[in-house]
Amino acid sequence: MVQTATLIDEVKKIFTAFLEKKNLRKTPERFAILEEIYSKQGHFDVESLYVSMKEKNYRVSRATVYNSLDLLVECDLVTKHQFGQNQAQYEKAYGYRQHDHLICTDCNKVVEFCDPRIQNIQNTVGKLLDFEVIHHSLILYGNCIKPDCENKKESK
Amino acid sequence: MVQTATLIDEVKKIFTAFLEKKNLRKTPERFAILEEIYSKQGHFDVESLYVSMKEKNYRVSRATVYNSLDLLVECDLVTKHQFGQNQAQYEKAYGYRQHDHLICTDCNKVVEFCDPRIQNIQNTVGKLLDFEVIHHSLILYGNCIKPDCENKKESK
DNA sequence: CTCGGTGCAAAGCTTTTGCATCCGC
DNA sequence: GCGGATGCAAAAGCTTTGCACCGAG
Repeated sequence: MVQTATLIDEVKKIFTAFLEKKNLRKTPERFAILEEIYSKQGHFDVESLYVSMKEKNYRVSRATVYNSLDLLVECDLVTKHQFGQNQAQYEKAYGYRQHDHLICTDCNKVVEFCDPRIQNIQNTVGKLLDFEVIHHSLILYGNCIKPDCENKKESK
Repeated sequence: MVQTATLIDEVKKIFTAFLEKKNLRKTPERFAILEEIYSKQGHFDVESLYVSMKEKNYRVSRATVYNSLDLLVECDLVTKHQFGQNQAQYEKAYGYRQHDHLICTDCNKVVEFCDPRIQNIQNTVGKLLDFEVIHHSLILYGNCIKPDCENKKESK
């Protein structure tokens, strides 16, 4: 990824347009949260996002984090997942390839994968049931079969 | 489904075997919960299961409901889903065709569908990433395109 | 200046846990 | 009778809400 700076600018522009369209205020908190998210790799939950902003001495409340995440999900800049039972997981969604998740039942590690055939399923099922399918969530659960798999060691 | 009685008997047998194998007690509560679940249609959450047992004047605690559900999930007689953010949804899993779910974003109605191609994806991805895939969860999100769709009316 | 957004803390909801009692084995 | 399982209620954990203050437009 060569143009990280450009990506963030692009994302900010999208968010700005979204806020204007919905007549919402462009508060510094909202953009700070957006920046923090796009500077991170992988999945994160509300608490870790909140903590990492606190560590940077940015004054935010959990309520604002939740509120901003909802907005970012609404304008498709962030995706929300419900992997475990509790604690939703989020990840940035823009400028990143569409993908699904494989979760190791031994250690709860999340691995990403792509398979274009899911698109076909989505189309077929939508047509069959008269639904316009907007997005999907596919999670595979399994365990690594390599005997030396690092997953065997760490256990959430 | 012609042999409902037989199905319940079969399921009880499986549960009994599971409990014996794990050296767990065959308590009346556990079997009452199993029966209640297999007498229901569609999805349910812990609270509605708890309430319907109370309504039948069966003395159970929420703790026991949670405990029993965990066991039933473990022996594959019940499936647990995390559709919304909170409140897990469950459904009976034995004697019922494997299927996935389409959720209407307008009314949160859950529709079931089958597509054998998911099996292929599971196999391919598992092989590719050296994982033995045990099960999966595919959820499509969309909205009904029929203008007279009943879903438009009711709104969760 | 307005009123939407924020921080903080309290409340809400689902799920888990502690403990005394109960009952399957 | 022993020790796992239950009922009850309290506690825990994530998320939402109420309210006074702040600051974007």
